Amino acid sequence: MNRELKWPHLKGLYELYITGQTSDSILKNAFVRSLKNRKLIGPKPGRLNTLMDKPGYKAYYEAKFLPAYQRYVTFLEANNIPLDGRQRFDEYDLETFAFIVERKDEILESVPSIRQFSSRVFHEKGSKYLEDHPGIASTVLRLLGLDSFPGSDPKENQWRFVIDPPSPKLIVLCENIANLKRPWIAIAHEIELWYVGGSNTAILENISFDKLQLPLFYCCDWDQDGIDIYKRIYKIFAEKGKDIGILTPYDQQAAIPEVSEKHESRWKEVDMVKQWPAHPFNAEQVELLSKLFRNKQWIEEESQDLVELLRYNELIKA
DNA sequence: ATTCCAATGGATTGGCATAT
DNA sequence: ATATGCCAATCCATTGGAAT
Repeated sequence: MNRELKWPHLKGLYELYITGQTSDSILKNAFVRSLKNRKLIGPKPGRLNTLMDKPGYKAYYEAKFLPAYQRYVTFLEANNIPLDGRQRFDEYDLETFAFIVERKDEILESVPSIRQFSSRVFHEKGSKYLEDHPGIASTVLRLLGLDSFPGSDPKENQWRFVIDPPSPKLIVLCENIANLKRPWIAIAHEIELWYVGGSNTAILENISFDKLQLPLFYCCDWDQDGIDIYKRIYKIFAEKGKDIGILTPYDQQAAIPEVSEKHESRWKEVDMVKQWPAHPFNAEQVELLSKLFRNKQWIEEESQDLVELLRYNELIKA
């Protein structure tokens, strides 16, 4: 799923598509190597350091890469970002750039510190990402038309990003920001999306009652952190007399080990259901929680397609 | 322990020389 | 003409040591 391709790789693959060869050194990337293993690309005979395309590459590229690459180029050109092969952003960053531009006005109303910005908008890469990658930070500043991020004022800026279609049928509150980066999907299905940064749930306490007329659901990682946040949110809304459900993952095969480089949320000593005796989970959810707990696994929010997820939970028609 | 900074290394670019 | 080779300039990420 995640190809982890940086701009030089994307550029090299495009050159391979257009000219049939490239001398860009892109083979260090595992995904590019997999294309070599699949004989879609290979070394050019007699040419050290040059790759050439093989039969099938063009069709493959057109199906898997060309539309995205064209979108990226259009976006970068429209925003005066050089298409220089020395840029180090990847596809995730590009998606995030587009999101930033879309939300520019909202962001400029109160620009948070670079740490907070990194942690909320580049959520999956962490709070230090922008500081550690000055090239990407300067691209973000360029997109926003700013010289620098405000100083690290500890005052918590509270954001609530909303994707709002004209006449929403239900509201989905997302733990992670991924779904809000593809607003057209939610808009097409008349779903209103909210993103409330990580554990920044306090902001929900001030939501007025008239926003709570629609059915409300929470979409999150199924891990200790995700369920903990759900518990907090559930309480906040319960005090307003409003129920919020949690979306059950449809692809439960997507469960992955709870310990990895990128993931640190482990289940506590006792089963979630015992941690939260008055829980609102249904039978399937209880069963899933105890299975994840037993197997020391979690399910990533992004592994579940939003539309499929809502179908599975019988919130939109199949 | 964390922050800062200069050196280092990996890689591309663009101009020019050279080979086919 | 066109492709390839070479190289200094440039950009970015990483590293390691000094400062706080």
